[in-house]
Amino acid sequence: MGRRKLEIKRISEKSSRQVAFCKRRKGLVKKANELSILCDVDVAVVIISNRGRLHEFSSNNSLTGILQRYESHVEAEKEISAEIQVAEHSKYSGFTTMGELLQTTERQLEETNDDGLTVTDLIHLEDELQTALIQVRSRKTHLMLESAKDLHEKGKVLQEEKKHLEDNIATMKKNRQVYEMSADFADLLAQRVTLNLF
Amino acid sequence: MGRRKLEIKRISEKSSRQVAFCKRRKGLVKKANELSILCDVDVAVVIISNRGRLHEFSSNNSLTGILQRYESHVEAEKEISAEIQVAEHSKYSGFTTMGELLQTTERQLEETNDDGLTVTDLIHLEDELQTALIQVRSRKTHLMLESAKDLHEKGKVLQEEKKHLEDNIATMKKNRQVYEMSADFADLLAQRVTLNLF
DNA sequence: TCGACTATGTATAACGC
DNA sequence: TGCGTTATACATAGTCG
Repeated sequence: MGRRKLEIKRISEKSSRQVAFCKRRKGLVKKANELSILCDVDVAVVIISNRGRLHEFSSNNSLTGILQRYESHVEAEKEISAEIQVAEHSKYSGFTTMGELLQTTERQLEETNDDGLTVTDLIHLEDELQTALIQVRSRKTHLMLESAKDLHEKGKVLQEEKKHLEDNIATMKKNRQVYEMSADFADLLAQRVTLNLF
Repeated sequence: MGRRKLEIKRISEKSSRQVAFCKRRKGLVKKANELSILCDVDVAVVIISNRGRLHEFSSNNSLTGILQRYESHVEAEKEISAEIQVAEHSKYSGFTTMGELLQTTERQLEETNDDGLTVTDLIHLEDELQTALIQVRSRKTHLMLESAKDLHEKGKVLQEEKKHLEDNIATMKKNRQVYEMSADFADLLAQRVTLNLF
C-alpha cells in the first residue's frame, strides 16, 4: 500500500521496521475499532512488541477481563520461555523442585484425614500447583515450538540445497551437449583420417 | 474504502452488517498477520460476534510460517472439531460454542451484583470453563503435533530428493569425463589432420 | 444466500525535513 | 526519532448474477 509492493516478511532494517510497526499498529487498531462499531461485535487486539511493550485495544469492558487473563497467561509463558525460569523459581515459595512441591502436596492431602487442611492452606497449595502447571505447560509449548521451528528451518535448508543441485544439473546438461558436439566432431575427423591417411 | 464513504456507526441493515463483518474480519486478521510478520511482534486478535461465535487470530513468530502452511488443515479440522464440539457439548450443559459459554459466564458474573451466584453455580461454571480450557489446550497440542509430524515427513521426502539429485550429478560427472576424453581425442586427431593433410 | 467484480476510499512505503 | 507528503497498493461497499 505504499510506493511499491512489499513482500510480507520480517523487515530487516530496524528503523523501517519500527516505523512500519507504529503505522500498522495504529492502522490495525483503527480497523478493529471500525469493525466493532460497524458490525456491533466485541473485538480485542493485543500487540506485544519485541521490546516487550504491550499495546492493546478492546471494544468493551467485559472483554478486557478476558484479555487481561489471557494477557497475563501469555506474558507468564513468555517470561518463562525466555529462560528466566531459573531466576524466577525463588518466587514460588521456596520449593526448589516440582517434585518436592508435588510430594508436599501429596503428603498434605494424605494428612487430611488426621488433621484437615484449612481452606487457606488449600488455596495456597492450589496456587502453587497452578503455577507449576503453567510452568510445565509453557515449557512444553516452548519445546514444541522450538522443534517445529527447527524442522521448518531444516526444510528450508533442504529446499535450497535441492534448488542448487537442480541448477548444477541444468549446467551440466549444457556442458554435456558441448561435449557431445566435440565427440561428433571427433568422429567426423576420425572418418576423414581414415579416408585420407590410410 | 468502497463505492462510497461509509460513516463509522452500526450498520443498521442486518445482512449488510453480516457481509461487512465477514469481509472486515478477514481484513483485520490479514493485517494482524502482516503486522506480526513484518514487524516481528506477537499479535492476538479476538472477535466475538453478537451471535456468540468466537473468532481469534494469534501469532507467534516461530509458528507463523507453519500456521500459514497448515491453514487449510486447521480450517478443515476446525470444522470437524466444531462438529465434535456440538456433539460432545451436550455433556457441557448445552453450550453449542465456547464463545457462548464464555458469554454466559460473563453475563452471569456481571449479574453477580444484583443477585450473587451461589458457590454451587460458580463450581459449575468453573468446571465448564476448565473443561473448555482442556479442550482448547489439547486441540492446540494436537495441531502442533500434526504440524511437527507433517514437517518431519516433508523433510524426509526432501532428503530423498536430494539423494537422487546427488546420484544424478555423480552419474553425469562420469559421463562428462568420457566426453572430455572424446574431446581430447578430437583435439589429437585434429592435430594429426593438420600435420598430415596440409 | 453466496461469490465475483469494480469503482472508490484508505492505508502505507518511501521520501524529505 | 518523528511528522508531513505523495504515489501506490490494498481493502471493501455496493452491485450483479
